[in-house]
Amino acid sequence: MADELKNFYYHDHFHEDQQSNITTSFPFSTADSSAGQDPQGFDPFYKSFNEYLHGSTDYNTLTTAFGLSPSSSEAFSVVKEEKKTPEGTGDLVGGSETPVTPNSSISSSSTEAGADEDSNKSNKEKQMKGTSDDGGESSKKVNKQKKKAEKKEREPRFAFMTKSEVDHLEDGYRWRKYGQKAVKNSPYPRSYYRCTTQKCTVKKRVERSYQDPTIVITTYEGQHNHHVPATLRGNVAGMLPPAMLAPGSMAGQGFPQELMLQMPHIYNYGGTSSVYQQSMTPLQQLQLSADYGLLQDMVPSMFFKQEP
DNA sequence: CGTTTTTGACCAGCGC
DNA sequence: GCGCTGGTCAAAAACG
Repeated sequence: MADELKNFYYHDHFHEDQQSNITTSFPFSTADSSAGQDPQGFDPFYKSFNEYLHGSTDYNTLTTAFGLSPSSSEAFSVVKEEKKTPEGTGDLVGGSETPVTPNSSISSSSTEAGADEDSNKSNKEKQMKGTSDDGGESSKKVNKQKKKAEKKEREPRFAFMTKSEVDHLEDGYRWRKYGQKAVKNSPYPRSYYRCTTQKCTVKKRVERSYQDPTIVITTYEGQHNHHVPATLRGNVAGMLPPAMLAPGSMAGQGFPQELMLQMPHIYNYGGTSSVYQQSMTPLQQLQLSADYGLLQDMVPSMFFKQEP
């Protein structure tokens, strides 16, 4: 059923506005957990994104690639969230009144780069649930102490908003959903995903903005320590520039190559996604390719059919 | 049959 | 201290 739904969404979406409205945003610091700490002060992610945002290479490239004018306010609204939002990312859009322009692609994003030792949430690792049987309590305590001792380093977080009809955007990695929660003040649930690759602890949360249901807020936590699985349906990895696939690169830092992948007309056509293919004529594809000329340079391979 | 999703329950942190 | 909320677990169901 999920697939049907997905297809429906894709289909519907592309018939209605021809994918022109998928937009992704860039990070701003949310300080979800750092409570009052100045993200600029120590946040490596913030820093790097600052570079992006201030017109250094990659950001410009990407921005241009998305067909967005760097100076266009509606294309990339970079928002710095300094307040802690009680509702978490759910407030990214609503509570903070992120400038969402109704009928245009808007996006903002955020990084909460791991405030080193915030007193928050811990780096999980299932210390809860002392397992039914044996000394649940003792293990709990132990875990607690461990928690403190281990200076719960928080994984860097990275949130961005995407205008998309699809909830779970394909990013080349394989994710397993491990939870879903209702978001307060929002009719839309939040889904929790974990990278299925062993020893990769990256997680992501996906939720829809309750103010603008067309906006999907994706929050990554952690960094992939592996490459994009090459065997993924359609071999998405094969369509990405190598620079984005390597751990430690943009992708490795949690930087959304998803961001790129969210532009289905850029990455997902040409044999990777029959759905998209269906809804776009080759001419359209070419036009879009032309529109995102810079990406051509980055991803020449996207012109080749990568079908097995 | 292996993998993923669903979903209710549980736990920890935070605010009052 | 209590209640609320976000995040996670894990059993069962669904799926391929």
